[in-house]
Amino acid sequence: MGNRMHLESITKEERLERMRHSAAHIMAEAVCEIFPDARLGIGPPIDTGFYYDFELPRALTTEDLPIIEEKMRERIESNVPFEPSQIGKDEARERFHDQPYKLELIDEISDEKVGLYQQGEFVDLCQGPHVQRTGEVSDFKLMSVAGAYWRGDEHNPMLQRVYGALFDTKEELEQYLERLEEAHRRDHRRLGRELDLFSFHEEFGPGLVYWHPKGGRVRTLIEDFWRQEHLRAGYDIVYSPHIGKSTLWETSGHLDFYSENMYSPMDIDGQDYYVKPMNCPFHIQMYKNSLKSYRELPIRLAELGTVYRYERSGVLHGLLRVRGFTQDDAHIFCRPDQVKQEIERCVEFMRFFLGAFDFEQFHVYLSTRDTSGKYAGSLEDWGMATNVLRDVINEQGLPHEIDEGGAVFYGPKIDVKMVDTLGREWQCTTIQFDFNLPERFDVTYIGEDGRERRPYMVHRALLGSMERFFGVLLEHYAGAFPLWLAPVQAVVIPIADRHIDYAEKVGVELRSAGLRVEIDARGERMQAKIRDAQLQKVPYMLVVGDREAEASAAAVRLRSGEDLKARPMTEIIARMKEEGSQRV
RNA sequence: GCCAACGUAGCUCAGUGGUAGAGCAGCGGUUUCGUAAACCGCAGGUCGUGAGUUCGAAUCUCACCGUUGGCUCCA
Repeated sequence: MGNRMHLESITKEERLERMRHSAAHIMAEAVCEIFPDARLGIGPPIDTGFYYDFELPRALTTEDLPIIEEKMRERIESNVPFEPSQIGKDEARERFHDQPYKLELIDEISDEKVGLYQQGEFVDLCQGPHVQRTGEVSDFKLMSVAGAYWRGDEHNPMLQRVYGALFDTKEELEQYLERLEEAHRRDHRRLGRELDLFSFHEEFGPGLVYWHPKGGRVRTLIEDFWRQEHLRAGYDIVYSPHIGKSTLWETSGHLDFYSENMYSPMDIDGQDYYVKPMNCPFHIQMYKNSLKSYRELPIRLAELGTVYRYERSGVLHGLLRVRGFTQDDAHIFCRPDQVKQEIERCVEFMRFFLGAFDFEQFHVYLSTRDTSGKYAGSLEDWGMATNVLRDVINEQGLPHEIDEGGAVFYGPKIDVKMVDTLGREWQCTTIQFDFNLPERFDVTYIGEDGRERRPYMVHRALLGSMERFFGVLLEHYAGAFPLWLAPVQAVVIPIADRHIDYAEKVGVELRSAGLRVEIDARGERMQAKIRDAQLQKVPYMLVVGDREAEASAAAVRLRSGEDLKARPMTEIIARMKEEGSQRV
């Protein structure tokens, strides 16, 4: 195809993509040399390098990687050309007769001819493009082996995927490897332990979070902020039970379509009760508790609702994927003429929160109806809701991707995913229409004409869950929370034991100004106390010795390492109060 | 759930068939110090759990539990 275009006309990105793709082919060749019976899956470029999927007679281990790497380097060294060709599908089937996965791919190609690329003795089914010669492939590193289902479907056989990292230059590759190490340092699981924020106790239940005093303090600050802003935004804050009788979950449909995520029932007086995986059915009962007039809408019921969901053991991941979590949930019931404005308010509210926590990197997805599956509600409703969602994110200028057919069966939705240190995306915000539950629970309001109407119901979580949000936030700040969120805002450090009395006086002053303070009265040297406070990422270190006690002052050292020298206590308190009142 | 690796003291890790180790943290003592680790000592582990092989298992085998990285799924 376009593989013969002049080198100069290729952008840097295209060139890098070709190198990555070519490296995948070279890896396939190397693996085939070690395992002549290897069956090949696919081997595309990805944004940090490349991978290739294989079916092999034995499992690869990390010890195999250097051997494969060595063979790849030999091939790069030999600098043979990548030669494209086109052959008919029948001929291709003949050539790949012992490669079932390639045959499957050939069957799906609509053209009469299929593309091949050959380097040395190795031929792969491929559209290209590639670099011209193997020698053009820059330095790389094989990273890991992992299982991956053929075509991403768990009903298919699992292949072995080898991941490689590849960048333009050796320097960029090294930078990437350093970034990985940095990511490891700011991994929320590590920070959670080092900063004593939370823990897990696997022997007593995996995926269940224990929030320690300091983590609890930060969470409380986030929740207080959340409540205050929700009240201000016209939400009502509610609390619902943690369990409900099976009849509730039968009516809601959860026992039919969500049971694999629900825990086994408990027997109470001979009745089955389930721990809630969602808050919606409860909020609906609150709505339905009295007849609603069109004048009362919109009704916005918000709850920091703790839910429990069964997650398969292999997917648990620190705070980012747990089995018990607290959603910052809300259900909005509104009239048709209010839908647009309510969605606008949700999206604006979401942006307000993400802004307050200084998030700039997030990805917005609009999920539309799966045209092949079943769906609740009418096509008109789906069309209207999808348009509203699309219009709002367009009007607000939010870059987004469309996830065609990605919606759940009960309604279209907007999802916002945050990125962790390793670049993995985690869904936090979700704003979704629900055409199912209002129907099932027969949710209504009385319209102007005195007749019963069905309200629109929007389910939304802005932070997502406290656990996941906290995990992402922790990595985002690398543990160094801004002053308003810091669990300990200042540590007072007496230089010698004779300064402890004054240090406590300083502590009292700061506490009565509403600041969160600790006094480090251990029998350690000042240097050691500074180091420990620094490692705990405490924003303010207040060193007090003879001079400070004399002057009602403290020597201020900031987390940045900046030394502000001795300052009067009044000035320090004013400064900290001012800084703490600002978010971001 | 699936594939692979891993599981030794609170943490980070050494120990690959023959008497369980180090650093940090903890505790006790000495030191009272001016901006990122004072010094000395003590204590701490049925080596994830359970079977098996062996004269003998942290070490080899199997099963289970859990963690990590992926796959799939989701806040």
